[in-house]
Amino acid sequence: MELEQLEENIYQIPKTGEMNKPARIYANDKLLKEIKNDDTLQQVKNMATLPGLEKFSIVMPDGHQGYGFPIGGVAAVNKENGVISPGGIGYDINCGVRVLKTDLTYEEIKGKEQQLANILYNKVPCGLGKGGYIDVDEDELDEILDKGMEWMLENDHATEEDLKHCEENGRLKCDPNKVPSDAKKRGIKQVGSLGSGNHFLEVQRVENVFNEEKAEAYGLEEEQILVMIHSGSRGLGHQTCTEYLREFEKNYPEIVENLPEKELIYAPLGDDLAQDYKNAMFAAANFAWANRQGITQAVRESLDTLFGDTEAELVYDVCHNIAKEETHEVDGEEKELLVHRKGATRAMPSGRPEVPEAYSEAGQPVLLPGSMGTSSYILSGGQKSLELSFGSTAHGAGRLKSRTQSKKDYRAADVQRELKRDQIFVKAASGETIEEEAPGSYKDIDEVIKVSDELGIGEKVVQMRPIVNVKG
DNA sequence: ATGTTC
Repeated sequence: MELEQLEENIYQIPKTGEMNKPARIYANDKLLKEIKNDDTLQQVKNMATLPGLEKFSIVMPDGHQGYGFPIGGVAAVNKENGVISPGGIGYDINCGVRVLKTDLTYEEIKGKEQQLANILYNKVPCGLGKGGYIDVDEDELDEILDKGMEWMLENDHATEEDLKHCEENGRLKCDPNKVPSDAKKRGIKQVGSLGSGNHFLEVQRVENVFNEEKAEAYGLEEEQILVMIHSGSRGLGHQTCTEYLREFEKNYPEIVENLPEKELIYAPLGDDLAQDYKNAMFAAANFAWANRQGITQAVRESLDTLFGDTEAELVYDVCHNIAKEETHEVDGEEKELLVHRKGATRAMPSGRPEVPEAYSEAGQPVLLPGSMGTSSYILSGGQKSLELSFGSTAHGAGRLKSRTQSKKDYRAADVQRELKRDQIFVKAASGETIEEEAPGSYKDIDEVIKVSDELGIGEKVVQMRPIVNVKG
């Protein structure tokens, strides 16, 4: 495949054939080599054929092959002749990350790691089919789909400060009636549940501060204990995606036929089906925010139980699987766009309306988890992200090996023992998950962060080190 | 990612 280097960390596949625009890869040599190991480049090239695409299709430094779009894919389309593609959002609608800052220091939890792992594991429903922390009936679920975090606030599961520190204040305007009934059936018992796979709950310690000013704005300092939550819309989002994919395929046979790959299926934004999916997707996003809020409440209860009266305030909550309506400058003109981010995190710099008031100077916190054996980072949205990536950066380390390969290469007990040697305590519902998520299955997060920072799309603020990791 | 191959 033809690939030209434009400048450091920026590669481009020129526009040829069916492509509407060029395709871009943001990576350094090491990550690019890994990206070349699967179909990611072909997929980012396929993305460039989307109708209404603006500027270029993009894959982030943590990119790897996915369903239709690669994970790490960003595609912005205009409202006039653009499309919406479920493969550009992902099965786990509003899969995302939130970080809580506590008033605890590492000194205070040292020696109690195992206890902490146990209590979190017992309090937060982990794995598949374990129920939710918050019980809701059908009417309440409909309200959650409509109001997201606002419902949590009204029902004493959230504070006003929580809402202020959440992307979109935890609510996107939508029509919850567009969520399939089978999706609701799955979601009703999953409000406040972690799930499985790469989802986790991690107690971390702030190890390095790179930008004192921004760290202070985010309320972070060295040795402070943070809690990172990575989860999404569970079975509800999955079912929603599945059913709309089926509808899209049924309704657009002529589109399917002309696609470079069937999984790239989309609907023209002007069509009712596109709007129905958008409404359902936004409702699932609201559900995911309520879900992460439910987990937050379980974490707060766990910390209070073990350490007495503690504070655990939301720093930020940001999704990395969603399409958003945003205004961006293209060729000197402000345009209304739909920005697909699939395994890519919004990273808005100061001055943008999306940035919460508390962070208007520092820019939006960007939360990037590493693997369970490596660092995670908090970045700030960089000015260059508007020019290079429609206000986006990577979403984490990114997989290096498939789940199947990982299960062949690792034994759960060995992984767990090695991590414990590094003072990282892992508690999981299933050994298979530990194997799938072994640190060796992931790319080097430090390299991903380096590319983001050097490009100026997301800039380093703090680095965290894992202490306790709880997963499905 | 997922009541993990409705």
